[in-house]
Formats: sequence, C-alpha cells, structure tokens
Amino acid sequence: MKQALEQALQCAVDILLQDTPNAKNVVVQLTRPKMKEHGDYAANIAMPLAGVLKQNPRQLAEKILQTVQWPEAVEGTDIAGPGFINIRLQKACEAEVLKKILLQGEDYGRIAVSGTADNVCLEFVSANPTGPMHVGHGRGAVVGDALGNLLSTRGLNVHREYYINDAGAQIAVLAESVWLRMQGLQGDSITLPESAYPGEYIIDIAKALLEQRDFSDISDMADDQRMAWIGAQSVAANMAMIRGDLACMDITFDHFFSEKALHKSGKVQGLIQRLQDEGTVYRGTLPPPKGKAVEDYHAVEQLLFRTTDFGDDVDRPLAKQDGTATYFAADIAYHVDKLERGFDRMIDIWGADHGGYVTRVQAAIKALTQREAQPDVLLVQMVNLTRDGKPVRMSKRAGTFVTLREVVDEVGADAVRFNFMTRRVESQFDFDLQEAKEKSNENPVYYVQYAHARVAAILRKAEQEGIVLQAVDDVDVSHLSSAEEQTLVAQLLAYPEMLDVAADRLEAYRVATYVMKLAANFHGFYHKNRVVTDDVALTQARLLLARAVKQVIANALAVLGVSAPDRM
RNA sequence: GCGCCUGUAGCUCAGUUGGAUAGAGCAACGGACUUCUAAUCCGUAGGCCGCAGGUUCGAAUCCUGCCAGGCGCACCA
Repeated sequence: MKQALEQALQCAVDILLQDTPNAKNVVVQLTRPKMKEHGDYAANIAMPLAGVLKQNPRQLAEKILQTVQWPEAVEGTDIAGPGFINIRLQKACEAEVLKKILLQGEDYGRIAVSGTADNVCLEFVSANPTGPMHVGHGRGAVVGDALGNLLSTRGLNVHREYYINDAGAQIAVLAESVWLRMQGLQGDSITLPESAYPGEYIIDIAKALLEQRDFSDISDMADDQRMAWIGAQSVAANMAMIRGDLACMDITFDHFFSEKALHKSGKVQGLIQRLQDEGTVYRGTLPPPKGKAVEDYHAVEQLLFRTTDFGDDVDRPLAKQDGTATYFAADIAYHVDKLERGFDRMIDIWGADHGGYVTRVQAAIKALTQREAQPDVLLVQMVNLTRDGKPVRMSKRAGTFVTLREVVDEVGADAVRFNFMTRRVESQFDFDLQEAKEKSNENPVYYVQYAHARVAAILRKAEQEGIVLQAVDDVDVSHLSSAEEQTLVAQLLAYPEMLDVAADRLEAYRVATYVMKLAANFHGFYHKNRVVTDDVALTQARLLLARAVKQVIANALAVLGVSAPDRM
C-alpha cells in the first residue's frame, strides 16, 4: 500500500518537474504521522519541491493533488501545516487486515525464504572458552538471536555461528590454571599466579579430568603434550558450560567454528602467503602506542598489513615476534572462509571492548575483495551490573563476575531477554540485580505478556458464554469504528513495515518498542470497550480484533524469543 | 593525546534515519475492581533534548567546536 501511494505521488511530482530539466531528483517518501488527525500517511514532498521550484509549498501540494491518481483505497487527502499532504485510507479496507492476520497466523509479517534469498552468516556471542558467560555476553546473545529471528522472518537465509577462540595464549593460561588445581587436589601446596583463572569452575574441571585419568599418567606426560591435552579438555568443558548457559536462554547455533581448526587447516598461513604474493604486506615497525604506559615498549620489526589503504589508522601486524600468526590474521582468514563458504553477507555482533577492531577487519576484507564486501559489525555496549545502585565489579580474573545463568535464574529468561531488547545496542545500560528482581512485576515484559493473556481470557469467556466464532470472512469489520479500534487496526497493519525497517537497519529492538506500544493500546481499548456483549455482530468484530492483536503480539514476541502465555 | 559509542522528565529509556504540540515505564500525587484477569486503566505534575555556534522553509536528529561518561589504542584474544 505504502509503495502504491508513493508511486502515485511520484508520477504527479515528475509531471510537475517536466518543465524544469535541471531539477534534481526529488524522491517521494511517505511517513506515518504521529497523530491520527494527520491521516494514515503523510508526504512532505511539497517542501523540498518548494526549494527546487521556488514556489509556495502549499500551492505546490495543491498542484500535486490535482494531477495525482490515487489507488482506490484512498478515501481523502488534506493539505496541512506548512505543506504536508495527509492521506486517509478507507477504514473498511484497513480492517480487512484483521482477516489476513488470522488466516496467515504465525506467518503474518513473515516472508518465505526463496531460492534466491541472501545467505547471511550471523556471528555472535563468541565468548572465550575460558569460563562461563557473564551478563555482557548475554546481551550479545539475546541481540544476536533476535536479529537472526528477525532476518529469517524477512526471508533471509540465516546461519548462526559461534567463533571459538580456542587457540593462543589464553588457552595456555587456562590449561596451566587447571593443571595447578589438579596438583592442588592431589594435596600439593600451590600458589596461583596473578595471571591464572581463579574461578571455582576451574576446580570442577580439574576434578573431572582426574576422574578421567590417573594423576600419575597425566604427570608423566611430556609438558607440551600434557598442556595440549588439558587445554583441549578444558575448552571442551567450558564450551559445554557455555552451551548450557545459552540453552537456559533457548539460544542455539548452526555451527561452532574453531579457531584452532582454522590454524590447523593451514588457511591462516595460506592467507598470509596470499597477502605477501599480492604485495599488501611488508616488514616494518609500528610507532609506540599512545596514551598508555609504554615503558615495556621496544621497537620490533613485524609483518604488517597495509590496512591504512582501506581506511585504517595504522597498519596492523599479522605475525608476532615469534613468527606465529596474530589473532587478527586468524580473524581475517575466518572471514575469508565465510565468503568462500558462499555467504552473501556477514554480520558480526561484538562487545564494545572490540570497538577498536572494527575498522581493521573491515579494511582487511575490503582489501581482499576489491572493496566489494565487508562485514556489518554491531557493537553491543557494556552492561553495567549494579546491585542496589552500586557497581558490581566484574572480572574473570578476579572471579568476582556474576554469571549469566545466575541472573537468568534470579530474574527469568523472558524478563532478561525483553530487558536487553528494549534498548538500542549502542546504549550502554545499567542492569540492577536487586531492581530487576524486586520490580519483576513492573517489568515491561509482563505488561506485554499480560495483554496476550488477557485476549486469551476473553476468548475463554466467549467460549463459556457459548459464543461460536464466526468464519473469519463472514465477520463484518465495519463495526470497529471507535478511535481505539482504528488505532489498533492501523498498528496491526504497520507490523510488516516495522519489521522491514528493523531488518534493514539491523535494529531488532524496534520489535520490542512496537509490541509494547501495541500492548498499551490494547489495554486502553480493553478498559473502554467490552468485547463480549449482547450485540452479536459487534462482539464478533471485536473478537476478531482481539484475536488479531493476540496473534501479532505472539509473532513479535517470537521474534524476540520471548514466550506468549495464555494465562498469568 | 587519538579513535569509536553515549548525553532527552528525579531514574531507566524511546523518538520510523530533517517534519507538525518531544513520548513511554519506574518514582510522586489524585481517581477507577459485584463486569472478559487491577501484572490493568484514566488524570495531575515533571523538559534551555549536555553547552555554544552553523546549515534551511523546518534541527533532539546533519556539520564544527567545547564539556561530561563508557570502551579501546604494538608484540593478548
């Protein structure tokens, strides 16, 4: 509908512009006005046109309306304010959407995945396999999961992937920590170095490994062999724990991609070789880092990637002093691998602490694809965990962090998920444990779920009264004439458009703000209008409306990964 | 010092990518349950949209400069 209206207006505008060949392209864009007195759609086209044609915008609006040929559904138009064209649609026509919603059910708003759909690789969470997930990871997990739902709802082929950083120094530290604990469990006196992971779960892993093999067997192994074995076992144990954390939020992945396997496959070295062949790398030294203590800095010659040619601030090292590949090199190889696997699009969801990393990865991928591809990166800002308004220090090192699972156990998965989804990813936010627990009844998620349960209650009531639901096509929706009813209808009609905007901009939180507004309007309608009454036709029409609201709330909550209960 | 993100009601946040009178929830105050669920609704109060310029018909939104907070800044991941 929106497109049809835009097209009609565009034709009229083009006719006006015929006589001014030098005029720039003026593109018609419709918006939905905030106030319903301003109609169902509004066009601001006369204002920019006034600038081009040097004429009064209100007069121009009139000229446009004289020539435009509207689709049948348009009931009338107004010129308002400085020159807005407000368009009103026929109400009977709008309310027909209720029937569509009920016939399509959970598919309302959904676009089927076609054979030509884009394949999207959505990488998220990717928490290091060195400990359980904390709240910040949880935010990324929820945002990623909902975005995946949103994109597949809009017809994209979404592949969810978790990149396991199971290589490098941190795994050595993990293995060392577990080994120390194993020795401690044998009765040896141990001192944990500053660098070791102190968490309780390390002891659990140590215990589990000791049940698997005798201590003496492990002790007899050569050092590197032992550390490799403990490292691999510890990563597996932590990944099992992380999968459990994800499962408590009902989040699953299509693929867990191992960095270690990537190294083993030779793809990282292959990439470095390729870059050398292409001449985009050189040996050089980087200037010392600014703004932090540099006493341990010593200039060293490294293999550097010319990312500055593609928008980066400085060139970035691909190999460490000892010649092994940097994390950066592996990450480029990982993204190249995604492209080789046939993905048309890559979306990465990272924590804000990786912010400095975005430009260099995008630059690298641009360099490797002749500027044709680069990943979209969503930086999820930090979650400040507080208790009674006081910050809770979170550090894996210190072992003082609050795990995601603790929070989910305390507050509930639905509440956590919805809470994370009501904010833009760019906004850092405070999550107060005490508040989340105490105010759980005031949480927006219950507000929305309650609206859903309320419709279910109405339907139960109707059934009790012996009311038989009319066939959807037979319901006379013209009875829905009150302001509240028309607002609801318009909002239900806008659901697919909202999904479009949200999917285009990778902003899944819009689904949450939408469904909160829908619930609010329904609660308002509920208090002013009784659904089940003696008026048979009106009852049928309102039941249809209520069912449609219920369906759309359920669909929106499904995108967010939140349940829609029939009773509360 | 440099880069990225943020600054909107007392608090937590929206604001459809430049539109019409800036909106919700919590907190405060006053009302509404013999009715389909009061986990709700209605009303009142609360705003130099961080500050100062600029761009234009029009700015919370765009550009510049400040101020404040968060994150990051070779050889970790």
